[in-house]
Amino acid sequence: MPELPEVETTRKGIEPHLLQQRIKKVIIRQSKLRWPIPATLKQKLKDQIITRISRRAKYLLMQTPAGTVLLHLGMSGSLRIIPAKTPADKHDHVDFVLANNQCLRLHDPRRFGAVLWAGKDPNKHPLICNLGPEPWDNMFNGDYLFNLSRGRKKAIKNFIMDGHVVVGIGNIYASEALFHAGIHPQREAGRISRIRYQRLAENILSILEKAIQAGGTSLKDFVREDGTPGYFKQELRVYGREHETCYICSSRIKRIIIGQRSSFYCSKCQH
DNA sequence: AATCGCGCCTGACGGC
DNA sequence: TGCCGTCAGGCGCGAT
Repeated sequence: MPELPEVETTRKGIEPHLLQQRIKKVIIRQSKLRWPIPATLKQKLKDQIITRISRRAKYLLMQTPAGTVLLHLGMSGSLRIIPAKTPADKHDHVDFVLANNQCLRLHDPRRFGAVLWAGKDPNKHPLICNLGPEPWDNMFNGDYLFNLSRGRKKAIKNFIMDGHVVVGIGNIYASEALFHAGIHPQREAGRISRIRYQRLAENILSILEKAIQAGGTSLKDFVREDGTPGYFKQELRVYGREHETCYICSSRIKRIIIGQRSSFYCSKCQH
């Protein structure tokens, strides 16, 4: 599910419930996620105070004096804040039970998510240390994309979904940003002009910002920390709209497979 | 170095 | 009704 806007929506939602709270215990019902949940996690977190909830790429970082928990929501994960006594549903894999008897609960049907221990400097963790810039980083702009893409032959859609290039853009927002920028998703990354990359960088920022403002996109699994969906689905211009009409030119939206993923575009508006 | 395809999982849906 | 194939928002990994 979750791309950057959904992860950031989750971060903002859970943060006020967690800051300065003490973790009473951790309940692990299913440890087989993308990687096994470390057996030492329970003892490391017991009685720790949560000091910060931040985000790097699509990872949520829950910081305590003893170290940091890395949370990833994979394709179908969500985090809820609920009373600790709430009975667990199917796929409710982990509870972080707080001393105030509230609970941070991870629900993830497909189990592509992760709960890992990152120590005191999560930026040194192997899953984090080689990532590209955040979209809001000063270095991320059209010139950055243009320079990095020279000589690259892969499709622009795969290029902007590559976490070593820029983090946070998944399958939905890649299609959407390319539509707004007027770029065909299959165009070679190395054959796009500087001016078009400037427009693309601007559109990536604005689409992510608007999606965060709307509380993310809920297609199937995503819910916010209070269980409510995000409202960006109604703003989608091409994603999931195969055979429907383009909002700009009224021609039919097309779907093609790029890198084994569905990609949506308007063949008249995007080149 | 860059690129491609696989596979981890469950669940929903359409066709027969 | 049941079975089977396909598809779904991520992403690291091994092969080329």
